[in-house]
This record gives sequence, structure tokens and C-alpha cells, in this order.
Amino acid sequence: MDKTYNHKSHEEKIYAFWESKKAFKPGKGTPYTILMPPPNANASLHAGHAMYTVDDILVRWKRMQGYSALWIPGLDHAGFETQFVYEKNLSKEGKSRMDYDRQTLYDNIFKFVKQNSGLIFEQMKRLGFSADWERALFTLDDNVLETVFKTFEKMYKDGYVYRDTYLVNYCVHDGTTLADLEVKHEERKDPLYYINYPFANNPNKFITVATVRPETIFGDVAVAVNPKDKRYKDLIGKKVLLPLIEREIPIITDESVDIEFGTGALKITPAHDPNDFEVAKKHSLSSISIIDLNGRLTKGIPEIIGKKVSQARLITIEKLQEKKYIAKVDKEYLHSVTVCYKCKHELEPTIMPNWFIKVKELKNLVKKTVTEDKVKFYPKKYKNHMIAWLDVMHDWPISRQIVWGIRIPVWYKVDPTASNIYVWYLDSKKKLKQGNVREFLEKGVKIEEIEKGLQKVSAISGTNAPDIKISKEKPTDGMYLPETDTFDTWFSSGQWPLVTLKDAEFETRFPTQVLGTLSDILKFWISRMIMFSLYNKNEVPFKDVYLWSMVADAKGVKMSKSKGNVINPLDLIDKYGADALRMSLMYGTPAGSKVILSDDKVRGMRNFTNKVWNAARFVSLNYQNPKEGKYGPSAQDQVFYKKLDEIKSKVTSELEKYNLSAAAETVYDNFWHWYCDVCIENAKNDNLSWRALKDGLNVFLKLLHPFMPFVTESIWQELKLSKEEPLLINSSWPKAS
RNA sequence: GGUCGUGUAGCUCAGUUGGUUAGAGCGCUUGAUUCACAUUCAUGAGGUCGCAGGUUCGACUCCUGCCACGACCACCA
Repeated sequence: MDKTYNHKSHEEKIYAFWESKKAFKPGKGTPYTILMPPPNANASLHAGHAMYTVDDILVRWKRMQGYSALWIPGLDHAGFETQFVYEKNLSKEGKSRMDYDRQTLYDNIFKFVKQNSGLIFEQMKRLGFSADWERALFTLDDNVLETVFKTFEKMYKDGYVYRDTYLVNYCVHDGTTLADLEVKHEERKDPLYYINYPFANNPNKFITVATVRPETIFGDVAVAVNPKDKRYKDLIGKKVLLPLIEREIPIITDESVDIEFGTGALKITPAHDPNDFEVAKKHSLSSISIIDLNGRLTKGIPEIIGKKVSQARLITIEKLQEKKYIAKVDKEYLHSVTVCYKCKHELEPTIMPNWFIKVKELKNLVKKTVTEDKVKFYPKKYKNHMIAWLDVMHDWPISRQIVWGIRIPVWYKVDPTASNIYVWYLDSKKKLKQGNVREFLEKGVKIEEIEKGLQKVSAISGTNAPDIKISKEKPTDGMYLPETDTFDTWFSSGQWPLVTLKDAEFETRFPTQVLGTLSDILKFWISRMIMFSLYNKNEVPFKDVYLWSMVADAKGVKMSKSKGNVINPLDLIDKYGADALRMSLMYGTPAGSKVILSDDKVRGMRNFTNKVWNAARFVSLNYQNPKEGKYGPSAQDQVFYKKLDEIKSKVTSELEKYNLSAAAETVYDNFWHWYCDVCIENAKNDNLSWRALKDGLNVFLKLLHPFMPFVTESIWQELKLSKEEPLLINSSWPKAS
């Protein structure tokens, strides 16, 4: 053996050795299954993924305990995320998604993803991950689509899926709807305009409303005041005129109006404000959409038609001022606006037909299950987080207006006499056309041409909605156009536990054991997985959930590209070895806490790696050439074995409780400061037998193996400590005698 | 504004049902070295355990209040 452990010369060799022995395939025994949270297909390894070491430790430990341990990896298509990255590349070439029909764009993104995919698995192998790579699957694989379609169909039949117009958070920039979860709030300072609305029967008198969005007055359908507000008591039911366009709207009362704010009178714009949408629904007021999906005004005064919102606002203000409608302006008004979590642009609340999942019953099922600890959370506090989230969770919009994803398997029947389907398509000359299908058909455009160049279909919902068919393939009984919306990524990845296992494995491996992931996707993902699992299989997807809060640098600051403090785990592996990295991720990182990744810490653990190597080398040298008659007194050996038993029990019980950091610390401390500093010194002084030390080494290598697989297996192979067990990875876990 | 959580050494965190001098890793001090390991060993410094009360023979631990920070939720046009 070399005097110093050089990870570079061992790690690659050992990993190839395991693979050649098919060491990651499940053996016989009680099944133990972990599903890897699928990383983005085109991602490369970052510090967050390195924490999957948690899974690897558990799998390796259970494998050694004699379980049929299986760790199934996968890749996620990550719809919105990926399309965002792709479109950024497109714009560098001066192009946009509008230059392509749906299918071509999809194919191009698919190529783009394929080019970059799989790299992350190779990087995970460098960390020593013992997943069954041959079972890896991708969220766009056929069998995944099959399951997702079936679930959708079943939910539709069971009445959990509905289509409705709804006020959604629409990002004009990215061209898609965002779920509430994807929305960020940002503080802004904007002018607050006080605008006079004259009374219809007496234009010299008026009621004043306050708004930061004067351009939306053309979509107003009412002015609301609080019923308890004495100032407006006599005005209720009266009509006022909208400035500039002089449309009549009523004054209504609603308790949600804050008497203290502004003038106490609120303009109601249901098509472009979530609160107003609710109020309008309550009072059965229709809504008037004045902004289209490109963020341009469609109604109002002629000067603003076709203009973008920001411009329209300025023009509107100017006109209002000219006609003296503005009572005053509060220039320093601080309020919060909703922005897109991805591109940070301000969102436009917009009314749009969408597919929804009715969640009330389903979420109560999840809540019951979580409350009853059918799924346990480590640390426990996340149980409360989950329940609190379920309480406020409302219907889930699952359609996304992006191409990169699983197309919602719905077909709209084209009725050539109805104006209920609106399309965007590239004609045979690659020119973008948009309008009613009926009108195109009347002009002699063939439905095939529309379908071929199709970018987007928007079918109205409600009473005049077209007939629909739920089917993967195009129905043949007439003219149909496909739904172009795709599923929210979480709709498919929420079914991850249902698609990863083979049919027969649902008998043996379901529910799976544990899911380890970053706590910020508790709501997005974990809640949905439990939901789909209960709905489809009447069973939880996993028994335990292990969470960590975030990955931070040495100073405890969250790693992010914008802060420039990102540490690439691969660099640390190059420098100090995978074992050192793994150990430093575990040491001092209890469930739920921050994961600190710093060069200093990893270096410290590299020292430990070397310590293990050297101690093993020293013990084996002495054991192979024991000095005659120098075996120490057996009483001291007995004390040694007793302590060794205690360590075995302690490490095992900590692992059982998912106290991975405590287990790591126990084995680290005892190996270094007891076994090396005390016991080896004793043996040198003939106070302990080399035989006992050799047994101890055997035990420590096994206890260390889940945490530091490479160095331990290297030693095992070099020293051939046990003839019965050729691979440390498959050896038996030490039990206290 | 609401809910939950956190506050222990310079940093990140342990501290089990209240019980002697409160611990670890990294960092820092000083020293050792022909010794398996300078990738080592030993040693030391550093904590009013957020603040103020209370319960108790005894509180980092239990209770109350306050302060600070964080997460999530809801957000007033």
C-alpha cells in the first residue's frame, strides 16, 4: 500500500469494479427502495444534487444489512425551466418561439435536451452513487406518458378535472400561465392615482377611486364601497360614468373594501385583478378583458389600442389629466406587485380558459394521511408545514402555455359554423396567422394546413365551448384540433412514484422507503406525489421524507449564481476526493438544517480519509508480522470489544432514526480519537492485541463504508481482510454481539 | 397582517424525559516530531446558552412576556 491515499488513483477504478460486479443491482432479501428525485435532464451537478448522498448512504447501509436495496434514478424534462433556457439561447440567435410551429419547436428542444442529458449521471457516479443506472427513466418516456394520460383521463371521469375561465397569473414575457406557487411578490414604489368618476345623472359631481393602474379603468364594471361606510351610504346603486369612454357602471357594496384605504371606493376590474375577480363573481358581474396575451390593450380609447400596458398607462394618464379627471397623485405609494419567478417581469392577471384539478377532496385525503403519520417527516416540523399548506391549497391550474412538456391529451371538435376556437399558426409560407378557425375555413384554408403549422389553440370554455375528446391519438369522427397546452411539470413529476416501479414491484416495493429532497419543493412536489399516489393506488408513495433546507457557503449564505458563491462539487472531488466531500456533507448536517459546503471543511475530511487509509495500512502491517508472545492481556481486549459493540449499536440506531449526521460523527470521532489515538497507541505498548485491532478495523471499515465508500473499498480490496466477502459494498453490516 | 420556526464558541450545529466543570467540526493559540499518518499528535484560548421574569433544592432544558432573525401564507385598489 502507498503511504498516502491518493483518491484520484482509486475512485474511478473502484467504481468500475463495483459496476463490473453488478453491485448496485438489488439482491435477495426484503425490498428496500428509494426513488431519486429526478434532476433536470439538461442540468449538470450542483451542490444540491450532491446531497443525494443521503440516499446513497441509506441504500448502501441497507444493502449491507441484507435488504434487496434498489435506488432508481431518473431525469425530469422540467417544462418551463428548460424552455426558458432554450428560448434564451434562441434569442441570442435573434429568433423566438414564434418563428416555429409547435412540433418543430418541440423537436428542437428535445434535441437540445438530449445533447445535454445524461451528463449528470456520470457526475453522480463520481460521487459514488450506487443507483441502478440501467433503470433510469425520463419523464417523457412512453410509459410515463401512458400513466400521466391515464391519470388525467381517470380524474376527468371522476370529476376532478374541469375546464374554466379563471383569472390566472399570466407572464406576457414567457407566454404562459403561472401557478400561484410560481409567483413572487416584489415591493414597488408607484404613483397612486386618484381618479374622479362622474355621476351619470350629474356629471359635475363624482366619486373618486384610487388606482396604480389607470389604464385598466376601461375594464371596470363597477365601483365598490364598504356597506358600513357612511360617506357613501346614499350613493349605493347610483350609476357613474367611466372617464374618457363614458360607459355606465353601478356603485355596489362589498365587505372586502377597506374603508381606510384611499377614498374607500374601489374600482372593480374583474378581468385584470384577482380581488376584483372574486368580487365580480360574488355579484354576478361580467368581466371585460382589455389586455390580450401579448400584453397589449384591446379596448379603451383609440390612442391606446394595440399599445403595451406601460405605454397605455402613460397615454391614459395624459388624457385623464387633460380632461381634469385626476384629483391627486400619491407619488410615493409603496405596494407589492406579482412578478414571474423566472424572468422577474410583472405579471398580468388575465382571464383565460384553463384546465384545473379540483383539490378539495384529494387534499383532505393527503391531510388525513399526513396527520396520521402514514408519511413521516424528518425533521418533524415539516409535517406542520405540509398541513398548513394543504389548508390553504386551492384548485390547481395544470395547463401551461408552453410547448416543452406533455401535451394535455384533449382534442377540440371543430364546428365550421361556430366561433369557439381561436388559433395561431404558420401558414405554408411560414407566415404567422391568428384568428377564428371558422373564418379561416370560410376563406378556404384547409384544416390540415392549420394543424401542420399550429402554434397555439385557444378554445373558449363555458356554454359555447367546443366538444372535446380525451385521447392520445387524434379522433377520426370529424375535424379536430389538439389542445396545445402542456401539463404543469409537477403534474407529471407528481406521478413519479407511479411510473418508476414496474407493475410487479407495486406488490413488493410500494410504498417506497424514503424520499430525500430539498425542503423548498415540499409543496410543489411532495404534496402532489402523496396526492396522486393515494388517488391511484390508495397508498402513500413513501413512508419517510428526509429534508434539508438549503445549500450554503462557508459563511452560511445560500449559494446562488447571482451571488457568485456557488461551489461546484466536482471541483471539490477533484481536489479532495468523493469520500471527503460526502463526509463533509453529512458531518454537522442534521435533517432540516443548512448544508454548509466549504473548502476548509472538505479538506478536513480529506485528512480523515487519509487517516483511515494510514491506520489500516499500519494495523495490517503489524498484524501480518506480530511480534511473538506480544499479544496483550485479554482483559483489555475484552474492554475493546465491548466498546466496539457500543459503537456498532450507536451508529445503527442513529441511522435508523435518520440521524445521518450523528451516525457520521459517531464513527468519525471513535475511529480517530479512540481507535487511532488510544487503541493503536495501546497496541504499540503491548496493552492491546493486534488481533483485536484487526477485528476493529474490519468493523470500522464497514461502519464507514456508507459514508466513505471509495477509501473503505480500496482498503478492503488491498488488504483482503475477509475471504468470505470479496466486496465491502456487499458485506454484512456489523451487529453488536 | 397571520401561521410556524429559530436564537448555544468567530462560523455551522449537537445538547436525549431539568441534575456535577455546556460539546463537536472548521477556524484560531502554543508546543512536539529519526515514531503508520506534517493530510500527524498534544495543548490552550474563546460561551452572562437572545433579554426579563416565573416554577423548582436545582433551568440551556419547563412556563410567561419581550426583542431579533428566518420560512411560509395572505396581501389594500
